[in-house]
Amino acid sequence: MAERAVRKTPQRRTKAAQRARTLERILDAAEYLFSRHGLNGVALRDVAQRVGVHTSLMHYYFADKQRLFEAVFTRRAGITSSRRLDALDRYEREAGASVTVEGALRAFLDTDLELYIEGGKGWKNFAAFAARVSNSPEGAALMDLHFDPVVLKLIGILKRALPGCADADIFWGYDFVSGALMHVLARTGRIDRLSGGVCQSEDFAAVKDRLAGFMAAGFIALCADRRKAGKSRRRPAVGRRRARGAAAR
Amino acid sequence: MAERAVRKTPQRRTKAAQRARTLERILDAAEYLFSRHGLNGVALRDVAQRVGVHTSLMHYYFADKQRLFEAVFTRRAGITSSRRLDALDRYEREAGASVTVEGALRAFLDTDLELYIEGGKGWKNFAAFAARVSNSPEGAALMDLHFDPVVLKLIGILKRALPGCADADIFWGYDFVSGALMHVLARTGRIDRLSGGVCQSEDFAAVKDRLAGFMAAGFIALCADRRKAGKSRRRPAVGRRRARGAAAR
DNA sequence: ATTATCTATAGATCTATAGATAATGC
DNA sequence: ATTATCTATAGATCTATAGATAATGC
Repeated sequence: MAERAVRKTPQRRTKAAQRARTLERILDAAEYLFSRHGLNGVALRDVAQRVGVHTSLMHYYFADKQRLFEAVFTRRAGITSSRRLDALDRYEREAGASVTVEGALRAFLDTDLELYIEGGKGWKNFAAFAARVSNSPEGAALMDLHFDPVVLKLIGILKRALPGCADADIFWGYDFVSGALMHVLARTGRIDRLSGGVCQSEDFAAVKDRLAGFMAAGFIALCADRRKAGKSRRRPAVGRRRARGAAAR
Repeated sequence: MAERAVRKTPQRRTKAAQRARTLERILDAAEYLFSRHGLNGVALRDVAQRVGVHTSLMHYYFADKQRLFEAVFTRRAGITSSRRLDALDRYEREAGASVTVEGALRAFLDTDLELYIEGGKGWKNFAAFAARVSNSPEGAALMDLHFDPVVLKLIGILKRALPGCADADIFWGYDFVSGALMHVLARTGRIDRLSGGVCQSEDFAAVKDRLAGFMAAGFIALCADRRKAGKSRRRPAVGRRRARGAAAR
């Protein structure tokens, strides 16, 4: 019935190109499926079917399922990590001594959100994938491996913007920021239903308008409150540090 | 070798009691395992082994794995939900016309955190379980079903505490709060490593000291910022609402 | 007489490997 | 001559059900 010209893989290029193309398609399919069903909710056959190849090809390109999962994470994690490192560097250079909490958070958060806004479907899938990883214990090692450098850079700037603030407050503040960001990236649709359509999970631009400012105010209040409350709190005196020394540069 | 007195199930009580006891043990085991590996990372056999009974007993008590998963969620979700509803009610009654953002958030967040601090292992496992559910699309329906009433109650009070604040800002603010809380509840250990031991995932008391105040400042800044920035933002004029009307009460 | 638990097993699914086939590479 | 893809299949695992056994319930 079909004419002779019909081929399974139209226009095959060089082997290197073919390999690269198939790898990308496998990673895209895996990213999509893992983001929705998690590591164990996806069979290699599901990924293969989505790409339109045989399951055994998954093993040709990746040692096993765990490696495929990690490859999905690694592919984009490095990109967003270095983009944000660059943004933080640039901000530090521009702001000099007058760095602010909001400025640092904008470099960290908005740079990331822009990527998901402008990067197309693949990046949106990665966002949901990463969100899932971030709230699961198995994912912790992946987060550490790829994001520690950016996060520590951010925290360094936050410390300069909040002289005299206890380290614990800054780290906990970061944990709140990270949790909020990751939850937004998950796009579960819950906020859409809760708000009766006033907010939309997919609307990262709306998040970008609000997240950094919101969190910056949180940090500032936290450090102020804690300094005020200082001695009367439940934390034993041992835990309190002389904030003075750390204030300078 | 063993004396005759050794029994598999020591001191069997009434059937109703035995049933209740086994049900609890199954739910505990499932809660623990699901919180760490997710729905698809756990086999019914794993749960049965942990309890020390045969796999087929899982099907005797629960129709299938999905139902077991839901039962784990349902068992405690109702309790924390109504505890927080009560706390919000009480706060509303006490504060009257002078409700504050921080007051409302303390009733909502601290009441929850206290439960995990004082409730023992089971509640801590549930916390991690819920955190996992909250960042996954499959979990959205469970979150909606059990938590919509408390959340809408909280949002009602926040609106009164922030007269003139756009609904979208309040809902997004809630999304940030929820994300931060859930991330904390996941206790992945990442903050421990990032901070070099200064913070500990397990230390919910430290979170309780900080979270509500942090988030309250975020809300207040968000609403103030957005009113200021109002017309120049990317959101088309249609989206802006006359805030006045909603202020009164 | 009812119900909690166990034994046995069917059927489905899933990962992974060995080896065949059909392209590209020089 | 190498490599991308497919066929075939082993072995493991997993869910779910039917039916047996051993307790409690009156």
